[in-house]
Amino acid sequence: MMMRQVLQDFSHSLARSGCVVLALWKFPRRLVSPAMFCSFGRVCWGKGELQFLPFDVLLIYVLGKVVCDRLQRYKRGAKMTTIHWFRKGLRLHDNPALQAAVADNFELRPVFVLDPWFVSNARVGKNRWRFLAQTLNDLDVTLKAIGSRLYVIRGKPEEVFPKLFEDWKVQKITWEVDTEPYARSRDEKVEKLARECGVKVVSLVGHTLYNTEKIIATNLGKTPLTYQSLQSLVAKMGPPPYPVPALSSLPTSCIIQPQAPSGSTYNLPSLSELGIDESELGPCLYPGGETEALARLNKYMERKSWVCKFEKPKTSPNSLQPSTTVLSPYLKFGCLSPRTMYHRLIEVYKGSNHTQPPVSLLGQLLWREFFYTVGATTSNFDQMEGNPVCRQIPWIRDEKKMKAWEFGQTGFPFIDAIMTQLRKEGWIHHLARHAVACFLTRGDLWQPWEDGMKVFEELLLDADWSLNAGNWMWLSASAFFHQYFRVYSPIAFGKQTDKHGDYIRKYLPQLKKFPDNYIYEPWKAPLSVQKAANCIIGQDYPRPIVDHDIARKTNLDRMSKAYAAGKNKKSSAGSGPPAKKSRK
DNA sequence: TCGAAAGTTGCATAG
DNA sequence: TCTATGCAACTTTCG
Repeated sequence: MMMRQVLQDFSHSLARSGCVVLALWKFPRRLVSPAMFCSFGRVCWGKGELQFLPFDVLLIYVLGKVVCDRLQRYKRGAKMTTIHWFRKGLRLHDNPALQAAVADNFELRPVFVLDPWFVSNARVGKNRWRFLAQTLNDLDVTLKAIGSRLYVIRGKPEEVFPKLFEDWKVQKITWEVDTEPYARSRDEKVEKLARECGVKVVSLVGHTLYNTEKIIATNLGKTPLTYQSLQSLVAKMGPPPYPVPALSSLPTSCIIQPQAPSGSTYNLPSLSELGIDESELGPCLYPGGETEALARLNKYMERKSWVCKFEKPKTSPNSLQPSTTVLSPYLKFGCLSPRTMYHRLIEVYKGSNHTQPPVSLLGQLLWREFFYTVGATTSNFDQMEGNPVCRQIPWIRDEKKMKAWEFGQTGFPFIDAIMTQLRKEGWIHHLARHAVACFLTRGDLWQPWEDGMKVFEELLLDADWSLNAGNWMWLSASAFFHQYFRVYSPIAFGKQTDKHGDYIRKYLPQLKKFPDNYIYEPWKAPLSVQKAANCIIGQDYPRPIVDHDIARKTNLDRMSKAYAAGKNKKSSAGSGPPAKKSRK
């Protein structure tokens, strides 16, 4: 009994130090054969249990367990296998988890799981499915170039992995950390299953500049709620890690021979398998994949002066060609590493005067980091209710208004043109998102920001959970931004950068022939002008859904009341500063 | 603890 | 065409 106690204590202490724990008395035969034990010399075997095991031999046994296990497998002719599970992080450059996958020289199985949850629960529109399919294809091509391939598995991760672990005799699985709620619960399940199957799990940060947990720890456990506070935190932490080298070749031991034949069940998904009718797709302006992402990054980084002078608020929301980089979809899927982009920007900036965050290009990466950090640590971040950072505002759902906005039928050409571009092309400029989000919520239609967020989630190529929810709260003055009296005008705002309305003419061709002075407000045009433009308002194009001036005033009043109610609630709850007296 | 300062990017108008 | 200012007054952060 005493020996057993010693063994138990020893194995517990090993467990605490992170070593593999062996339940010796439960299944010694399965782990190592008696013959192999004997090769250590001094171990006695009896009645299915270990007996009289000297301490030093135990130590040798424990430390040598992995070696024994491998030896046994090699004797059987089986090889060691590692799965790298691609989810986001769909790239070979700067992929710490993928590097970790090849570190042990085991056979590598790069896997992507086509999870039915995303088909039924996530709102993924046609354009984003296409982007993903292209990205997977690109990944497969680049993996093939180094002697591997992508294995696409259909099914729920928690169901497919135990089978894969068994079929492929997997020792290790690696993946990139994902902080979104669904990903977290999914990964917890898979991690538990892996441990039960004796598979080692390695998850590493690669999707954000920093480990969001470290940012929170630097802020003494609190979530930063302003961009500036995030900026001072990351200033304390120093620059983000340098990108790890791209996986440009595979060690021979990682290459599986023979390769699974093409036409196998692991094939890439076709568009029709994803439920996409190709004939319904518009032209592909932003093809998915790491190759395109790096080419795009290079193209922009070559424009040194443009990069150094970049100020986001000065770029145009309604230019005919994007006035910004459109790297966001590539960052969203991890075709591009934010750390690679960060350090490339630092290189370009070197020795030159350049703009600063928040408006600079580097500042845009910090915005992404800000919303990822808040999103990772705030409960119900994508909802109003139960969300501690979100102001409770009594939005009034109106399906007609919502549909009009969603399908570009509000009667405000600037808003409708933006929504048309979004639906067709999957990308709109950041300030265009501001204009339509403000219009839908506090500006004009008084619809809940969550509903707008869902439409963006479906239609945007770069729909990114944290950024989408965070920005919708921002624009609706529900969190982060509080100057609700600053309302974007659906008429005046677009004129600043496109006074002739070329953008409107491109996306709403029915208004093409309106003269410049009516293009933003066609309902004001005399009937003769409408007839000459071959477009009668109320017939060929809708009348405005609201009177902007009246809606704005009504909504300002509603916002003011919602803010006051929030303040009262806070002060009566005894938290936060006491309510100030109204200055009115 | 509390007051002051600051906060990615508004609009309309006057000069 | 560009810039300054009033509008009305929010929240978070910082010292």
